[in-house]
Amino acid sequence: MGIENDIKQRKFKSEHQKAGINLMFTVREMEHKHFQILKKFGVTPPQFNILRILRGQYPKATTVNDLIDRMIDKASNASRIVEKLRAKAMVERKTSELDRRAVDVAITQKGLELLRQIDVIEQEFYFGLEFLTVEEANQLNALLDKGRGSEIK
Amino acid sequence: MGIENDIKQRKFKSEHQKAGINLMFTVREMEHKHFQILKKFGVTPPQFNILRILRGQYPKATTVNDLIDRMIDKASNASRIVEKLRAKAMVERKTSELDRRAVDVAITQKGLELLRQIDVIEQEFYFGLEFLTVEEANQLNALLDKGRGSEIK
DNA sequence: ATACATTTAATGTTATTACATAAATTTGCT
DNA sequence: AGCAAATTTATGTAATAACATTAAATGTAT
Repeated sequence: MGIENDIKQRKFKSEHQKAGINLMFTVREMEHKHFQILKKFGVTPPQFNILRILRGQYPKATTVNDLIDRMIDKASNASRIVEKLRAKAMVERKTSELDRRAVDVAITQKGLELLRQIDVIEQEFYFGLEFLTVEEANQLNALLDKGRGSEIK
Repeated sequence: MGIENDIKQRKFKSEHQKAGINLMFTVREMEHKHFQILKKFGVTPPQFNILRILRGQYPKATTVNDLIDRMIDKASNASRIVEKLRAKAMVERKTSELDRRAVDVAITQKGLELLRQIDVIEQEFYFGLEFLTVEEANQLNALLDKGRGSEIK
């Protein structure tokens, strides 16, 4: 019986409220599973998020500010997360030459190798949505985009 | 262009991966807005979650264990969250008479009053999903339940 | 050129979370 | 009854997050 069963709540005030709670609950479970996977590789979800952004730009570098912009959770501590990754030699960091306030961050070969390993696992993980068909995942994306009001164009 | 624009990523490995990231991103935004609302009333999201569960049982009490079961995030620190609420006189706590290991938690009048105030705001908030019609919110619920593999029956 | 506002990143502080462990009680087995 | 296992809650600790503040560099207006 879906979310009603999962959190043992029978009645919701509206379909929107139910969807809101359903979203939170689903994401909590998803993140928990994801966290367990990443832990084996010694990275936290925000660290992983940053590595993925950096791979998307590779071999170009990305400033800390751009990272914050693109992160799933707009972390106020991007600096510290980058520092953690640097300590593990997953990224390199140097002050930008064009703007000496800015810091350029780039993923290293070691970082890329880590992501390749995690890719394999995630292929099977399906982000915890294994019960959805591709078509349904597509519908879900459309609804989420619309829910946030950013569906257009 | 939806999530691609929001996190400025062009390509995803699969519709499932895209849905996973889309979910995380949507919930982050939703929770952030929700957090801002709750903050004005002096409660955190987990505290609010517990108060709502307790209201659902009112006037019966609920054990800490039951709370953990029903919480959106299965917090390992339910005890401490309850203690925070008790310090604010939102809940009462006493050891169960049937099982002296267990602790019965019940919402107080003050807690109920707080929830009533927040209800009003949430009515308008729509859990951050204001762009969805009721029918779409319903579809979203069905997809989420199925995604978690708990849609049946 | 100078002064002031803005941008960018780092850091200090406090609260919260995850995880492991402890303590008290109950349950089940013989 | 007696003893080990399981259950329920609380707590210690380390990592992380939110938020405010600081410091350095750049942009802008006069």
